[in-house]
Formats: sequence, C-alpha cells, structure tokens
Amino acid sequence: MVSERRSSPHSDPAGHPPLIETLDRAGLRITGPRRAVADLIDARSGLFSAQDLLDDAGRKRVPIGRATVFRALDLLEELGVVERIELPDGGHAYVACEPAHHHHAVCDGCGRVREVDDHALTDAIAEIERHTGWTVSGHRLELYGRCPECRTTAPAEASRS
Amino acid sequence: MVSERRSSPHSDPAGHPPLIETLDRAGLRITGPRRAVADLIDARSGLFSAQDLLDDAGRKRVPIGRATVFRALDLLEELGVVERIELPDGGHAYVACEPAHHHHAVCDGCGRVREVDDHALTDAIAEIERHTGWTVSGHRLELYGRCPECRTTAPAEASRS
DNA sequence: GAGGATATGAGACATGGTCTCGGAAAGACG
DNA sequence: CGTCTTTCCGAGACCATGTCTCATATCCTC
Repeated sequence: MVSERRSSPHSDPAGHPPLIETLDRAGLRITGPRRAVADLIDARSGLFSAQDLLDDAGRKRVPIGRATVFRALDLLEELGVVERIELPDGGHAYVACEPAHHHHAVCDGCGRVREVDDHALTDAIAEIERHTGWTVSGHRLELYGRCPECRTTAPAEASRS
Repeated sequence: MVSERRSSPHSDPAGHPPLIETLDRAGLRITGPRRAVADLIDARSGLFSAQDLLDDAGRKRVPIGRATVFRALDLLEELGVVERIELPDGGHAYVACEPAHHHHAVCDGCGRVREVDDHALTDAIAEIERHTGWTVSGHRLELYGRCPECRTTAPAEASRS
C-alpha cells in the first residue's frame, strides 16, 4: 500500500480534467463503477495502489469489486491517463498523468509525483542506438529523489540507482 | 555439486567472472546452495526469473528450496551483480550484470540483455534538477527494443513508452 | 422500452515473494 | 578432531497483487 496523502478533496492538483471525461471521449461506456473509480482517483494526488482505491471506496461506502478496480485501472492505463510505476523498493503504484509521453519523478519524502519530459533523454537514446546497433522502441525512466518542499526536511532514505 | 559449467549458447557475453567469486570476495559464507544458485545463474544468459532457476535446479536434480533461491538472489542483488528489472508488460525478471551503475536494454526478440551506460542521461538529469528544483537521488532506466541480430527478423510487438 | 453487447461482483486461482521455525552446516577455536 | 556459536537451509504457511470465470446486472441503440 502506498501512503495516504490527499490534497484538495476534489480538484485536480495538476490540472487534469476529470478522468471520467477521458472515458467518455474515448467512446467507452460510462458505468457507475467506472465513474466511481475515476472519481476516487481524481480525489487523490500522488501515488496510490489498487488497494488504496478499494479502501477509499469502502470508507465512502461505495461498493466496488476488486476485479472492477483493476479493470478500470487497466482501461485508464491504456488510455494513457494513469500509469503504473515501479518503486525503488520493487513495489508498484499507480499515478494519474497526462497522456503525452513523459516520465515521473517520485518524491521519497511526501510521495508527490511530478511529470518530467525528456528531450535530452531522446538524444541520449539516439546516441545509444548509434553505437550499439540496437533499435530502441520503448523505454521507461523513473526518477527518485526529493521535491523542493521536502528537500529541506528529513533526509531521504536509501534509494537505488 | 553441480557439474555443468556455463553451457549457455551465448555464454558470458560480458565476461563476468563466476558469481560465486563475488560472494567469496565479499567475505560471505560460501555454502552449497549459494554456490548452486550462482552456478545456475552463470549457466544462463539474458533474463531469468526465480522460477526459471528453480526449474533448472529441478532438471539437474539439485534440490534447493524456493526461499533459498530468493535469499540468494537478494544477496547477489545487494552486491550489485544481479539486478531485478521491470519488463514492459509489468512483469519482473532478474539478470546478471556488472556492479557498476548502468542500465539495461532488453531485446524483445530474443530476450538478450545488454548493459548500456549513460553519460548523456546524467547530463539530462542534471538539467531536470536545475529547472524543477528537485534533488534526484536515484533513477531507473530500462530500454526495450531489438538487438542487431533480431532487428532483421520478425517485427517487434508493441512496447510501452 | 426491448434486446444484445458489455461490464460487474464474488470468489477461485495464479504468481511472485516473505516469514517462521526446527534442524543442519560453516567456521572459530582449543 | 570435537565442540560451540552463528548463520543458513528447507518446508510450507502466509501474503499481496493481479487475473479468470461465470452468472447476473447494466448500458446503449433501435
């Protein structure tokens, strides 16, 4: 489980439109459970696990099946508005994000996640292709560290390279 | 005692010394099971899962407990000679590697893994730190694509950003 | 509305990994 | 070598995170 931290009850901290809109625009069925999951995600900020959503749902007395949460998450991931990321400790978490290609920086102080783009990385990959002979069709980059707010507070715990 | 010394078709692509030596040099106990796991890994190339090692062990009639395999893998990971990587499909796999910091490129044709270093990435990260105000203490980069041998054969399947 | 396509929920199953605990083996020492 | 302490091992229970199945409920279109 990923820790609980929410900011404003419903607003999209990073300015995303409500997730449910994405489903709608993609021409997918808007069902009660889907809407519920979308809302639960919108109400969070930063990292969360499927279990977190289930817990939230229980707390709010919104009955949703486990499988449904995973299915909704898959769907949203496919649409690019939710991403599953790997944590330094080997665990997983989900995070809502923009559909455009980007990477995530995860703060190990507060769990906040920030999107980062990667012009420089693109160049780096081109370079790698050039001298290894590989064709790189995809990549995954995650950054771990501390956000400006946490930088001055408690020291970070170990993180892997 | 396991007979078979690295019999893999593409053995030792990067010229690693036997893994068991790493344990020895680290001053850790060299026990039968640890040696067995080290040998099993040496005999492989590319990605493998804990289950693969267990299967190999069964095939060679080397009885090793599941927990022991995971413990040995943890140990080797701590020493930096084995790394656990995230696959594009969300699964995990292990791979033997050099202890120095680097990244992996995974071929989705043959499963081969190549180590890649990242001068350019280091610069890219410095750049990110500079204009986001974050302190990046660690990162994880994985590249997916096709190695030169597979590039000309069957087309790659989809892979994620 | 009615009907067919699709999604849902409950819970079994799968996978990958961790924990516990009694027993066994490694290494230190005399 | 024998004994002692420390560490490791194996078996299997346990756990977390997902996936699958299938009967039922729901959505959307006509």
